[in-house]
Amino acid sequence: MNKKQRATLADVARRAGVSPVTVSRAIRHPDMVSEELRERIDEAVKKLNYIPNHLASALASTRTHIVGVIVPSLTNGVFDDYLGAIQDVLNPAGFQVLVLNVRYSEIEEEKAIQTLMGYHPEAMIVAGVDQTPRSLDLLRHAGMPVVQTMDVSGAPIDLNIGLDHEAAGAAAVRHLYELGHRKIAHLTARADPRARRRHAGYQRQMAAYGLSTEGLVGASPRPSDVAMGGELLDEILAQVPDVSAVFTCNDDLALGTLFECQRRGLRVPDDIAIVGFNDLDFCVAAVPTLTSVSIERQQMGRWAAESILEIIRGSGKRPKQTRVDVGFSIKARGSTAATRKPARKKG
Amino acid sequence: MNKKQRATLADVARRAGVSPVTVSRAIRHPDMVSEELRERIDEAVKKLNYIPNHLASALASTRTHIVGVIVPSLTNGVFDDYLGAIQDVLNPAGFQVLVLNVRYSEIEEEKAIQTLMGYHPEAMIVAGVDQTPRSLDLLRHAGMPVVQTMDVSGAPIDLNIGLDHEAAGAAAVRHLYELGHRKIAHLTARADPRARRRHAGYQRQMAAYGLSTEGLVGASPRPSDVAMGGELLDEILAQVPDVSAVFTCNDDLALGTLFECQRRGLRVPDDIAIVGFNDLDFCVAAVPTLTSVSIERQQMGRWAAESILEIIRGSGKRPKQTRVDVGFSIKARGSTAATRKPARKKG
DNA sequence: TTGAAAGCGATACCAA
DNA sequence: TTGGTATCGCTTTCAA
Repeated sequence: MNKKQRATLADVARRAGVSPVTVSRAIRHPDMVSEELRERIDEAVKKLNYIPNHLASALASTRTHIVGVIVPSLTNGVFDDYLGAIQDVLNPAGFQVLVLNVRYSEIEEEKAIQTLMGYHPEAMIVAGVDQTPRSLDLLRHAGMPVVQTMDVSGAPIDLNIGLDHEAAGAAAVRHLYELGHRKIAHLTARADPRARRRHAGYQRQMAAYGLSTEGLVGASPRPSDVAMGGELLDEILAQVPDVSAVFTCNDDLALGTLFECQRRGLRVPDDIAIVGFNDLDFCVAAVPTLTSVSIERQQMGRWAAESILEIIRGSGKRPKQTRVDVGFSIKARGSTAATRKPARKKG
Repeated sequence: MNKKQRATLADVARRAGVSPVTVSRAIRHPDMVSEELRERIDEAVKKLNYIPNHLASALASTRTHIVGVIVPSLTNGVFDDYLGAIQDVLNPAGFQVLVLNVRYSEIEEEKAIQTLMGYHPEAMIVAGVDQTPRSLDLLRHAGMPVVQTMDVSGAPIDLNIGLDHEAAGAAAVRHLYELGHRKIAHLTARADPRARRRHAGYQRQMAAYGLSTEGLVGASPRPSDVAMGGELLDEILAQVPDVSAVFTCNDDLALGTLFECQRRGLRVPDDIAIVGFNDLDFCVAAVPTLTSVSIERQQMGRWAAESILEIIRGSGKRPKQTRVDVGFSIKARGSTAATRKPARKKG
């Protein structure tokens, strides 16, 4: 704990009987140093347990090899896949990914952006396109590549890859409509901007079909969990007992809905059909298997990371493509299978 | 992207017509600077969009205000709660938490420790006590507080908070045994050291009861997911059709087991009882609700963070307590309810 | 209350 | 291939 505990470059140099610069080289470009010195230096490094001070090196070289990533949550599997993809690209390229979880809070996000910028990352990846004006301002003048992911609404700051959540919400409704459902409910937890867009898509599509959504929307201000799916379904059933299908803003709520149906003895999909969002791993394991809207989390992460590398390596040159809509796909499974009459359900 | 894009302390100083030191003070100890200067400086900071360079400040002050945290996974909710607790303590205290996910890989962990140390954190929090010899060596000579969490086996490096996974595994078996179960299976995915200890506890307790585990252990080398729970149960059922209870190494497998039972028309708990591990949110929502071993994730995170603060603020003085066993508790729920005859099940 | 000078630990650039 | 020197942006003495 006392001062001067860790060995520095100078310590290594002294012990190896060479100059600090040479040690620096031996570590970063071993082939620029004669074998003899390299060996002596390696030995000194080992003996002294030398670990380069990243802060000093970053300061001197103005290359931090840091990429800042802001995620709104780590609770569900969504951002895990996404982060994994980012790291799989960036780490081998010598970059360190600095992840900050802002828990769906705009204020935390603002602070996180400032904090990250204090580390002088070489690029930033943020989720969504709904940053506060202050955040947008910071990012715009950050002087580095910025990738917004997960959503493609509006005008991007810089690079952008995502999908149209409004369209995804509408598509979920369409899927159910085409199976004969008319009383289609929507369940949504503490709604982030993307969940709100899915909700908007639901509303639009229902309206397009001339269907009322009265009493069919269950919303909670709390962050979602599985149990909430059941609670929200309860609310809907109290108002619209003959609801025939449920589209949830995420898979946790879908799972909770499924359980609540089991609890009440409602058959899925015969009495109630369910469509989730994200296509997490349990969807294919559930009984019945859960229909869900699948999104390209890994692809978004990979593309963001690869684009950043391209820009950094091309010394700032923009890639050909700066905006990608990766779309989505509905994985139709048991929870929306057309088991019987494809018309009205439940009596 | 060009050089000299971001404003520096000197830029602010120039614009405010004061010396750099004064700006530094105005930012860190506003009350040490006269109001007039403070205002001028604040204005310059705003105008120039100045964000302090954390690397430079850390280098100069030898205080990084960074705490490094290594987690083995982000896939499930376990480490989310844990990290949340750590941040809730450390962030308000002015520390930045640097999280590295090593995906249950010892090699990645070794690299992560080195990477983290390159940033000169003021403390480190690592999950588990099973680091490689090289990792242990690095941590031991890191010259900073190190907290090992999640497990209490063996001799800790420094501070330690966790639970006895072997005991937890044994307790799960005991719980089932006391409900009358004798053919108790254990399902385990790619086993991290703690899961292996739970497995060992299972074996020990089964042996203590004089019960054979032949054909009752389902293991997979792959990382766990919900579907795997079903696959592993299949394997067990093929060998021991009259298995009456299943203890899984985590809740994902428990959920998969539950689904597989539903699929096969096996009643839970009447035909097969289930005990999971971690007590994730879906346990209370499932039908039937899932019995699970609950662990104090948040408490572990909080204690780790608070102990670190205590040490740092006490300039290195060790706290009274350096080792805590937070224990565990079995949340008995529907999946192990004694619904009928508390003796043998299934025929 | 304010400022000048030295230094944190490394790298870049230019010489040798 | 090796080394000297200035410098990165900030903080820490110590003086004024």
